[in-house]
Amino acid sequence: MSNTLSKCLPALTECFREYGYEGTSLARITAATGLGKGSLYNAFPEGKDQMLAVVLEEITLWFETQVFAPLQLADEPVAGIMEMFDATSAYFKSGKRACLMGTLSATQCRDRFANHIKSYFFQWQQVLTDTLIRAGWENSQAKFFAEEILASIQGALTLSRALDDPAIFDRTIERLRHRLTE
Amino acid sequence: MSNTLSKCLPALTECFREYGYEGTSLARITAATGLGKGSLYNAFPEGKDQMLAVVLEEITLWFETQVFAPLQLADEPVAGIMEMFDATSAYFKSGKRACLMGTLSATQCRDRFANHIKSYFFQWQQVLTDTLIRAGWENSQAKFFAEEILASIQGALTLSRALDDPAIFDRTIERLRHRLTE
DNA sequence: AGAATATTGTACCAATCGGTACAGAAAGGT
DNA sequence: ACCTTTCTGTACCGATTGGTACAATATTCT
Repeated sequence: MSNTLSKCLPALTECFREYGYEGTSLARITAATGLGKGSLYNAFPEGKDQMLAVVLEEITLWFETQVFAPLQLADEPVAGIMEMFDATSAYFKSGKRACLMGTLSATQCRDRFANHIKSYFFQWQQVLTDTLIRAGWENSQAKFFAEEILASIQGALTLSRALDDPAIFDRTIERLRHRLTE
Repeated sequence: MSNTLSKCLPALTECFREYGYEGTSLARITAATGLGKGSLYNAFPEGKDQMLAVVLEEITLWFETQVFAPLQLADEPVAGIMEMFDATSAYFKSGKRACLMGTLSATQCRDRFANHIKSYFFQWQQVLTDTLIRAGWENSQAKFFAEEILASIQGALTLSRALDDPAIFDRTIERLRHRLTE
């Protein structure tokens, strides 16, 4: 991956996260990244679509290495899930940062990136289910609790931003932690 | 309210719900509603902003009359909440339909409609909290469980659409129902 | 150094954006 | 019937959209 491309990825990611796909114009991208159109279309010959696609792949990669893998490799499954909550809470900045995958799911352009979105959530649920089973949960119970955890996180992000209250996100994570240990 | 305006509101609502604010162009609105620009700007002199504002007010009004009021007036609080789940599940078509308030919360244009969004979720949590208290829940427990219910619904909507699986939404509602009666 | 390659800024493009102007059609009141 | 008001279709506006062309500049390789 070229240096230019990897350097502009964070700014690009925050652009899409903050403004959505349609709301992120090339003008806004050039302003946020400091790169002209020449550079952008050199790095992303297929344009805006490719930019978002690369961003989504980068996000998935980050979660794979920073969240999913540690979860899977954890010696102590419950402690591993706790670390997952830590990483998740840090990543989403206690609900102040939206989830791009979740944001895209709502609108029409979801279809164009359905594979990225599905893969992200599917992997997360899968590895979380496995870890819950390792922690002693019955198979289908584990699957549904994993589903519940993911939905709670997504909903807490939405509600926190809607009511402009990060405490909602923090309380939700705390409740999930508590249910894991009771 | 004029006849023209009220007749085009459902189509307008689905437009914003499906494509988001930025993704909903006037061309798309004219196609969806069958109204020309002349008619549209006669009904909404302030343009797209006003269209979404009216749509949001209409949604809030619907929930006030169809969900919040019945909840508040229910003789049997638990039964009232069950009916809330029925209405919610029907409204969101088992997760196939996105929540416009939630969708808007994610992106930047949230700021412009923050009052509508906050009012919607705040009212919902408020009336749900009151009903839970009537059902015998301790005050702060009720508030947090109401918060948890709203977040779960929002998250289930997101996850259902992301994974293209309405069963996720249905299971989430079922779990919430169960927690109410145990 | 000098040639080949990769990168970048700028000018430009057609298409579409949200919005306006306005003439004519409907509708309503008298 | 008439006049007034409301409504609507169409042509048009400047601004912005995503994207391209290309010359000029860095960078890399020999």
